[in-house]
Amino acid sequence: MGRYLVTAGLPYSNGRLHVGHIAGCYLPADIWVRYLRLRGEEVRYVCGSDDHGVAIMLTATKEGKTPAEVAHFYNQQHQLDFKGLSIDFDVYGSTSASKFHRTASQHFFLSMLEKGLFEKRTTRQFFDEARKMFLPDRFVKGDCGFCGAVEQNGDQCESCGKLLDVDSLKNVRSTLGSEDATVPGTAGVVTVRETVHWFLDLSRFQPQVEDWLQQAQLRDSTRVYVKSLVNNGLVTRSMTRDIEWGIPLPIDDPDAKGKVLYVWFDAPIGYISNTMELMEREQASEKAEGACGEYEQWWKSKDSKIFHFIGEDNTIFHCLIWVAMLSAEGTFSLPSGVIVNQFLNIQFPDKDVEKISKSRGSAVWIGDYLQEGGDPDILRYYLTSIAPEKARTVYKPEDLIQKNNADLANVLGNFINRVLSFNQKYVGAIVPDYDPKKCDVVDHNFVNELKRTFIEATEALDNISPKHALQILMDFARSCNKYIDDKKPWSTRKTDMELTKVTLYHGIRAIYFLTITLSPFMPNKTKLVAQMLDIDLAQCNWNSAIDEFPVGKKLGEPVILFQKI
RNA sequence: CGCGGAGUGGAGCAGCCCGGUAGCUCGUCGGGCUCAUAACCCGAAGGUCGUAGGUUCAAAUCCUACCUCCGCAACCA
Repeated sequence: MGRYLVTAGLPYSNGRLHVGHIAGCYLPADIWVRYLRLRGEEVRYVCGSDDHGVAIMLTATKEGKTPAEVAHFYNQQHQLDFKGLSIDFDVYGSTSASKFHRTASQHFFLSMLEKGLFEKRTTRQFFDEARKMFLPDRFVKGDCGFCGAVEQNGDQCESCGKLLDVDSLKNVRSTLGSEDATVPGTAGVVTVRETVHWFLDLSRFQPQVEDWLQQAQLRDSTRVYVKSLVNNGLVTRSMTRDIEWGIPLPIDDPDAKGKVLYVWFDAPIGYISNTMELMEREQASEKAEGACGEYEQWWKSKDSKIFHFIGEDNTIFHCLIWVAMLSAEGTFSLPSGVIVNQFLNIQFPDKDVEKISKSRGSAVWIGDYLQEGGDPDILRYYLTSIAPEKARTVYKPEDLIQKNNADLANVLGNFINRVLSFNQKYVGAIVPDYDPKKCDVVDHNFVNELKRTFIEATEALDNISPKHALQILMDFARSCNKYIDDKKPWSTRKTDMELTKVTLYHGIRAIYFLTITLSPFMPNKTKLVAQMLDIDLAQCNWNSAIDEFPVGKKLGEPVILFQKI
């Protein structure tokens, strides 16, 4: 038995969740956690909101709220969305509301400061005179100083490809608008000001990162990508920012006044502070069996494995900066794996494939899906079947309907229904007591295929590819229908009821197998099937999926599992 | 020469590492069956595996060049 701490990238609490977020990390992590639990592993699934940063501050200003209010609002919203999709975290914290997070983050900063890893440097940055704040690149526009192209973003010229900075971007203005300019007549005016920040030279950690890359469980594309970053030379990055909303620098230094930790410095520490919160709660309730008590046993023990599930945009922060931070602090374990999924694009009927974008309204929001009565398991199934594990994939609303009807209703639902209702009608509400001597080669082959499916699905999940595992299981469900067709119980029942019982028994055994193996993917639907089989899924484990199903066992009432849409 | 990914029947993908008569799902067409959510099963049509060379008895699979599409390039969560 192993101990696994699984995390999913902390959602930024500045907007609703859409299908891309879910497909990217929360769902695959949830499936993997459920799988590990079925295998009897001790697991904690940790998440929470990432509340700091400029964007939330701006939203707060715009909506006349405090940043904490904005963060809290979305934190709650997200929790409802996750719950609606049966994505069950053991803890869902908040980097701004947590009572552990500030201390934990400051500890990391201080530890690194003591080791002399930070370098205080004066830099020049764009400053919005109207709002009296420093501006990140993305909030300024101007002309390219190299080729003269106008209306370029602050980071790079789209025309000549050169990287832009405070010196090479001309005629700069703020993109933040001017409606709330605090100083009259300064709307959009951007100047360059000097400011002091604490810089971390990531190249110091190159050996640790390279070492980690060798051992960590990563997708090939992730390893190659990070490797290329390392080969190109790791850079020095500022770990502090000039805003008020965030974790204040824990040092007595006039330069530190009004500065906070860079959100990407404090966000991953949220995994730790949320674990602390979870442990405190478990100790208080004392109910959690196998509770490890202290967060150290998850974060500092060799027996514990840590896996981060993230979207592709988080790769640098988890595979470089976070690994560097953990190496620098020195007492925490490095992640055993970082599972990166790509983005999900979207395509509405008669439109082109496009990126999910809230500004253009091209998104499917989880809140809307649930409110319209969308079934969580159907979305889970669809998103897993198109999971962007190796490359970006496309979400198509009509495709979801199509897969529901073709895969879930026609293949899986129909198989379960035809077997159970037939059995109910001609055998009764029990598992038929069959004569093993009556088994023929078709039956044997069928059982072999079931076992082979189990081995392959297990392998796919061990490789953290829920998509592949689901495909293997659904292929087996197709074989199940073929098996029934080959055995023709409707015909044998007129001539030899004993043969019919053999068929029905194997059909029911296959349903049992699929119930357990599909439960990580569709926890709600499989619970229904479990009722039809009159079993308690909570008592089942992964390996028992290939066990024989007890003959003579009583069964529940068959019901329709998947309605066509 | 910044880095990387992708180009396989109408659609979406697997296969490529470890060369050996091209596979899966959906869709289309024809047939069969009838237990089941008018479902299911079988069969057929449809691809010279981006282009051009090379290595080899043999290449989607290895090598070279090129074309097209997409993403990334950290101070943007």
